[in-house]
This record gives sequence, C-alpha cells and structure tokens, in this order.
Amino acid sequence: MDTPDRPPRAAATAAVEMLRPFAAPDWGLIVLEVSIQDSPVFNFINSLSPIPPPKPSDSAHNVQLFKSSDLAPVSSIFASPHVNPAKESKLPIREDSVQLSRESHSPNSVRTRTGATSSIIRMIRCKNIVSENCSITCYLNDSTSSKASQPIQLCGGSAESDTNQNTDGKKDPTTEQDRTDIEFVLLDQCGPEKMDSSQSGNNACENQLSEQHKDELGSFDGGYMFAHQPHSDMLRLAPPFESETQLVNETLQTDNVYCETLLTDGPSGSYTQNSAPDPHLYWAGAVEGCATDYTPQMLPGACQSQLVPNDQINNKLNEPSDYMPMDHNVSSQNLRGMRRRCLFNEKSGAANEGAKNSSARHSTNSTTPRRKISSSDNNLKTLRTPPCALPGIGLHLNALATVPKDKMVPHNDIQSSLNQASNVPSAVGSSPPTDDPHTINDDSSQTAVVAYVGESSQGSPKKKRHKFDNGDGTSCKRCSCKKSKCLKLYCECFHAGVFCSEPCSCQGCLNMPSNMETVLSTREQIESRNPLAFAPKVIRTEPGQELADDSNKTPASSRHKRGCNCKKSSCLKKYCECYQGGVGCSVSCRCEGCKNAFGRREGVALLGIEEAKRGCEEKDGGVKEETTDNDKQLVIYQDSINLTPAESVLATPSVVDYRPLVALPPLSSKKPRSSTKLGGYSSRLEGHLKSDILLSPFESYAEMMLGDGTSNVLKGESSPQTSVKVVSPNKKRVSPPRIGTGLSPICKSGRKLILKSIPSFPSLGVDITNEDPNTSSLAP
DNA sequence: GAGTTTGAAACT
DNA sequence: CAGTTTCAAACTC
Repeated sequence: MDTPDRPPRAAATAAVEMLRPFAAPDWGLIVLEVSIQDSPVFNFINSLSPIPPPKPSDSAHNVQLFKSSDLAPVSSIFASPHVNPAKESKLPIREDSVQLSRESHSPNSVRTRTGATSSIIRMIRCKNIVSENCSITCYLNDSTSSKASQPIQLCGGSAESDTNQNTDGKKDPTTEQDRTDIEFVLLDQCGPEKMDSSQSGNNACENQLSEQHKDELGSFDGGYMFAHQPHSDMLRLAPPFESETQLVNETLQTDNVYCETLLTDGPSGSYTQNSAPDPHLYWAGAVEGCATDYTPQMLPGACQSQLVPNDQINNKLNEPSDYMPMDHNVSSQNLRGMRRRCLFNEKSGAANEGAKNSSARHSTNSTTPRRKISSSDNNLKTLRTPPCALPGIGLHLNALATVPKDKMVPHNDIQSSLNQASNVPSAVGSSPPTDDPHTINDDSSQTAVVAYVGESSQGSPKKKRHKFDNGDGTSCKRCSCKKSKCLKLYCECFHAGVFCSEPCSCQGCLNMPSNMETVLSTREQIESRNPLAFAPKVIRTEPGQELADDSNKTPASSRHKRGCNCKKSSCLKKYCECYQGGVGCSVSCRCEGCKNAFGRREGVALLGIEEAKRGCEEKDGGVKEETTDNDKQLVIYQDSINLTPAESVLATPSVVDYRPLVALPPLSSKKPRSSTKLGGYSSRLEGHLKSDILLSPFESYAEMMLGDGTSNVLKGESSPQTSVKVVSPNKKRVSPPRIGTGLSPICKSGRKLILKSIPSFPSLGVDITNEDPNTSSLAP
C-alpha cells in the first residue's frame, strides 16, 4: 500500500474487507483507504453498523470482470507527470461556488435524483483539474436511519439513492431493509466479458482521452469540483449522473463497460462537459451542468463495486508525489474526474463503437505499458489528442444550451447525434483549422452542435463541412510554429486559446496542457501588452444566422478588430485579416490599394478627405465595383444609423460599418461564414460566454488568467457584438435578442449565451442581453 | 513538398 | 511611437 503514513482505520478496514471479495487477491484497496480516511464520510463509516458482505453474485461477477490479467495498466491514470504539485494544493477552493440544481443541469434529463439534499450540487472551482479526474463513490445506505443514502462517490460509479432504487423497483431484496451498503465504486476495470464491441468503442475513446489528458491533469486549472452540500447527506464528489439504470445491479455490466475505460485511460479527467473534453481548450474545466445534460439512460450505469487492481492503483499512487497528491481531496477529485470522464467516454464511446481505430487503440493502450509523457515535444505530440478524439463536448453542451427547444431532441437522440459527431472527425473533432481562425465563433460551435442535433432530428448534414473546425473556435488550428513555441500570437492555436494537438505540426510546442502555467503566464503577458491581443480579429455579430446556412448568408456584421495594414495583397488575399475574416475593410484599416471584396475601405463615404483621395487612387482598378459596393454600403450604413448610440459604437469600432452585405464575395466559400462567431474579443471572452452559459471551466480559466478585474473588462457588460447590428442576407435587419423574450428556455439560453458571450469592448456599454434567469443562475 | 510572399507580431 | 526584425500563414510552383 502506498499510504504507509496513514494507518488504516477501522472503518476503512471494514470497507476494504467489504470490497475484498470483489477484488482479485492481489489487488490493493489502497484507493479506498486513501480516499476515505480523512473524509467526513469516514466518520459515517465508523458509525455504521457492520457492513454486510457483498452479494455473492455481484462479487462473482465482479471478480470475473476484473481479472487482473484483463485489466489494462492503470498506472497511467495517475501518472501524469504534468500535474503541477503547486496547483494541487489549491484544490478544493470553494470560491464562487455555483449551485446548480440538477434540474438546471439536465432539463431534459428524464431522471433526476430525488434526494432533496442531493438536488443541489455545488460546483467548486478548483485550480487543479487533477481533482476532477477521479471520483469514487461510496454509498452509505442505512435504511434504519432516517437519512437517505449517504453516498460517497469515490469513483464515478452510480450514485444511487434509496429512492432511486425504489423507483426502479430493482432493489436488491437483501439490501432493501437494514441496508447498510457501502458501495465503493472504484475505478472500474472491465472484465473480458464486458469487452464487447461497444466497449471497444469506449475504450478507444477513452484511450484517446487518456492520451490527450495525460498531460492535462496537472495543467488544468479552473476545474470545478462538486463540494458536498453542507446539509446534505450525500457527499458528492462526483457530478450527479444518477440514472435509474445505474442504480440497477443489472446495469452493472453495462456500467462496467462504461467505467472500464477509466482506469485504462488514465487520469485525464473527463472533461466531460463542454470544453473539458476538448483537449484543445485551455479552459478545461468540466462543467457539471453539462454533464447532467446527458440523459441518465444514456449514461452508463454506475460502476458498482468495481475495484481497481492493486497494481494499477499502486502505480497511480506511486506516482511521484508531485503528480499524485495523496491528499484526500486530491485523490477524490481525481477519482471524480475519472468518473466524469467515464461519463464522457460513455457517451462518446458508445457512439464510437464503430469508430476506426478504436479497437486498435484500446488494445494498445490496455496492453502496453503506459506511456510516460516525456518532456520532449515529440512525445507530447504523440500524446496529444487528435481533435477528433473529443469532439468538442463543450461545444455540444453549449450548443444544447443554445438550441431552441423545438430543435431539441431527446437526450438519447442528442447523445446519439453527438456520438455520431464524435465518430465523424470531420464533423467536429478533428478538423482542420477553422476556416476563420481569426474570428471567434461561438456560433460556429453552436452550429456544430446544432447541426448534430439537427442532424438527428432534422437530418441536416451541414456540419460536416468544416472538418477541423468545430466552429467554436476551439478546435485545433493546426499550427506549424517552429520558433515561437506556440506561445506567441503567431501561433493560431495560442491565439485562439486552444492547446496544440496532433494536427499541429509545430515544433518545440509549449502550448500544451502540461505547460498550462507557462501558457497562462504568457497569455497574461501578451494581454498586458495588448488587452485585445486575444480578441478575435473579426468581430461577428450574428451567430444564429449563420447556423442555418452559409451559402446565402451575407457576412454578419462584423468588423475587423483593428484594421488591416495590407500593402501588396490589396486585401484580396488571406494575408488580409479583414478579407480572411470575411469582412470589409473599415476606416480603421491602413491598407493600401484596398480591394477587399467584402467592402473596401475607401468605399466609405464618411471617410476623411485623405481616405477619399486614397480611394480615388484605388478606384483605378474598379470604379464599377466600388459603386456597387457603395450602394450596398449605403444600405448598411443606414441600418447602422438606426442603431442606438451604444449599438453604433459597438457595431463599428472604427466608426460606421460600411461593409457591403450583399457583395460579399465568395464568402460563402470562406470559412468564416459557416460559423458565426460572436466575436468575443478574445478567447477569454469566449470562455466567459461559455462559462456563463454552461458554467464551463472557461469562466474559471478566464478568471484565472485575467483575474476578475481583468476579465471584467472583457466580460463587460455589453458586448459590441451584441449590439452590433446584424444584417440578414436579405438585408433585413436582425433585431438583437431582447431580454425576456418568449423564447423557450433553451432558446433563451442560447440567445443569452450568445449575448453574454459576446465580449464587450472594454469601454462599451452594458450587456443588453443578459437576462436569462437560467444563464444568470448558472453564471458564477 | 519546398520555396516565396506577405503582413502581423514582436522587438528595439 | 516608429522602425526593424521575426514569425508563420498564405501562396506559388
């Protein structure tokens, strides 16, 4: 055992004994001891009456499942060398904890935990993601006591409450009365039986995840962990994914499958929720709320009484103290994260069953000793998760939030669709760099999600177009940096706020989860120099529009953040950021010979004389076009006039937006189009947005990086984008979303999300749209 | 795929 | 702040 310094206590011992039947002879129960000893639950255990031995059937079952031979090396789980010890100490910081009702998390979820106490989940922002990686569930059900089940989740197992069991009517007769169960859900290792095809899919997914996140454990900050409700019977370290199915023993098999990958995959926590799953995001926190979105049914049952082979555990525990904090909190957090991860895997994994390489991957991972993450870039890169591995779950979640209710499909459907998406690299995950790297496209993310959802429900294939663009701007940009180490704005990934991943061809990359601190510090540095450095180069306003379809869309009103400085490209090539972003040049541009198809700078009637002069010069090339453009611009201009002062300001940082809406050239073909990026100013902003809606780690990340004060600027109250007028393709003005609209909750949230997400210019007005109660509630 | 062009980012 | 250098994407072949 690795916890020599902590002599096992009686309770712990009892628990261990209870679990022993499930474990292979050589397995250690260290996990239990480690996790429980100092936890409040420990006291419960002590006070509890003797624990009845596990059911024979279960034990037998488990034993079979968990043959040590079948177990994949789990050492990797805790092995992350990248864990930052310093961060670990920070763990359970309950700052700004957010309480989320379960309902809020999963409005659609069929099942919600009935336990009154359990209904509220407190999300704690913690600096160390490691904590989230694993969850251990320990249920202390004492029927005799008035208390409902007192589950302690040590591992992402099923957290069943008595009520749930009753509901299912699948209670184990033996346990119904006088039930004093301690269900320790430890890292589950699936036995051979469980290794069915579906499982393989999961495994594959898990493997991917593990690889991706091995690095990340230590690096991610801003994760959230659930704290246990002060008055709650339940100490919930893991997100509440209770599903009826989980409760049932029958589900164990499936559950086992579900959890199985956890061990194999390793520590990387399931960044189940939105961004978390996406290795590329800096803000990797998992959002509990998101997790809840998954329907219980969909979720694999909890892994009950699943033990992790000792060696595996030992391996994890044996990890250098730096990486493997023995702290109870830490361990529990880790476990929790794992659980979440399982959840995630479960989802994606199920979908991924047929995924290519899944089997191969799984086998490889399980059979081969865990790869240590080496400092070398190459190794790191190999470990990087392909973007496709975790197709932007966050996005999905986000999308879900934003998707109008009418478009919402049952969780099953959604999940399947999501899974589908995950399966299709092109769809979300592994995609080539976003079409528009410079625009932050929250919408796109939404789009992606929506598309999936829609796909299932509506059959719209649209999303698959942008292979590597998940649309939210969070996908890997596939940079190829050589000297910047991906820590400068030169690096698109860095600029976009995402970690480099496999698709990248960068050298000496430091933009990885393992270097989170470096990345953050660098970002801060850059931001200190230029607050808008990470702002999207192009600010786009209307997210929703573009979701529909690219082809007819005129570019949403958007504007280049700073204006280009093109000289030779005439703003007709992607060298021009304006052009690249699918927006016309504005007054703020200093380009020479602007011929931007999206709108020339000189076209602006309002331009100063100098501009006019320059325009004359430029006209040589195409007076004709200009005229056309001007007309168009005029139209737009009028629209902008209608804007409120604030809106106007927001709409055109540079003054007035003259962009010709109609003329947009080949925009449709251009990337930006498909996804409407709300244009947060920066990735941070984006993060805020997401965080607001989903409670994603983004928030924490943003806070982390910027500090509340700093972030506030961007958070800002109003986002120009929001105020920015969106012109529909038809030139119809799109009215900005209003607070209190009659939209369905989801719709609202989506809208709100967008609005909120819209980062405001530092000095710009107030956020018009943040009204959604739900959103607000979610927002920390 | 290698080399060139380009303009932003970084540096001084 | 302006000029220069560095950098990586975009582009060309």
